[in-house]
Amino acid sequence: MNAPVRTAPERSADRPSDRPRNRNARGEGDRLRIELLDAAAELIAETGDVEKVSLRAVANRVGVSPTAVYRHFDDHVALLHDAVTYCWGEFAAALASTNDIADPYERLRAMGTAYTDFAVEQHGKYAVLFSNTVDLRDQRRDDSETFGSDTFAVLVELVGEILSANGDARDPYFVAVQVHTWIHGIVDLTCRNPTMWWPPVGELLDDLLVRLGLTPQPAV
Amino acid sequence: MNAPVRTAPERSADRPSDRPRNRNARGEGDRLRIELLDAAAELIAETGDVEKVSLRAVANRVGVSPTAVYRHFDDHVALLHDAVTYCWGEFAAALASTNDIADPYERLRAMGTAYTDFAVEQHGKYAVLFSNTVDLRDQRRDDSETFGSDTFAVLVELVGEILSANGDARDPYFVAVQVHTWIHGIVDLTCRNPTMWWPPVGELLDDLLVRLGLTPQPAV
DNA sequence: TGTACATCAGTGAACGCGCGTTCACTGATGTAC
DNA sequence: TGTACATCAGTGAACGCGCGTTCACTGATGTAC
Repeated sequence: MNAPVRTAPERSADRPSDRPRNRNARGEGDRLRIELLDAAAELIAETGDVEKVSLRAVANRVGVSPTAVYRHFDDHVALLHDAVTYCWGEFAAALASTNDIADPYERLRAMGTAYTDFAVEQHGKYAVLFSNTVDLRDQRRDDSETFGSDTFAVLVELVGEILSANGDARDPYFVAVQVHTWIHGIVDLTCRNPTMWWPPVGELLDDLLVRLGLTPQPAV
Repeated sequence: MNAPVRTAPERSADRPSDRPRNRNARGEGDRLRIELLDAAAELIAETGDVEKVSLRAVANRVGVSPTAVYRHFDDHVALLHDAVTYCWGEFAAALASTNDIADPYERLRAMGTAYTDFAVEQHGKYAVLFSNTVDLRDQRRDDSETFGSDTFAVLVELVGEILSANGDARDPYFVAVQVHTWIHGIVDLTCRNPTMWWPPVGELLDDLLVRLGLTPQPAV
């Protein structure tokens, strides 16, 4: 005879999580700051929307009371702002892993793969990078905006390199916009509509470079 | 001497709005249903995220108590589900306005403009169409999914028509995916990052069709 | 070596808010006799 | 033509929840004397 099935009670976002947590020692309180940013990034990855990440949920994920957050961040918005910047750092690092490839054609292709891999595997984090919601924007001169334009500047330069190698007179900025919009569309649509059938991302990426004339061109 | 400035009090989502509202007469209660869907679509357009549209906010926008919603929809999710379908209807209608253009090249170009116009002008509604969030999905056989594939099927057919006219052997489905992902990337990125400088959407659209070989080709 | 004290890293209770949902109700209007 | 009644289109109060934020506090740990 079975006892009636009892579903585990949903844990409220306020109850402390199971994670064991030892209070940080005297000079090491800043460790909590990193733990909070990690937890916030996790929750961003899960929800894909920074506005759905509550301060209490972040605190709970770390195993700390909501009030403890205020020791490290001014308020909820400041926490989210820093968490988004944190995600930008991860994304930029993923792209920078291709920095040591000398051949520009190979490097662009590798950057494309690094981009789509990050966007697909960590789609929540990726989605947050290019969604300027929240009043995160008007916090004084924004880190994440800097991150964004720096990353794009790298792409413009790389595209420029390839265009001159190909003797192609097109504007590198315009072509870089084409590369970025297309790649973004590919990862965004495929991730949002997984039920539809999509060609493999790698195949789309290959043809993207061909169509945009960013592969080695035969000498004329 | 000026009296101290008083900001107008924020209206709570629960207080009835100013809109005058006469109770519907005996057989005409269904009018409220349409009004609720209209209001929900408005709120979707404003927030760009269906999960941020609360039942109470919709009711308030119409000038009705939250409980009145339950006369027409099972619950909050059912309301949102129908509201998204409603938005799909508007989008499909915008695209269908190009149906009577005979020349396939012109028609594809016009569809592109209709697509980007809708996506830019009604970005909130557009954003919701391709974001399969909420448990809206697993409501029995989904209207909005049908809407989506029907719309895409039209694109595949049109692309196929152009490819054969051009004597081009590529797979129409693959090329249609390329068209859609790229256009989506263009409108999504430009709308999300309005602070960055972007080339005009029309220009991007023109070159997209050239790059994808969907313009009239010179006979070989 | 012992002890008072300041600092640090947090906790716990409480607040007012908007939320989805329920329940019992109200009051106008069409219909049956 | 008059009246009782069913139906319709809603309202209003209440519930429990998670939220951001505040306030007063606690208890361990390093430091000064």
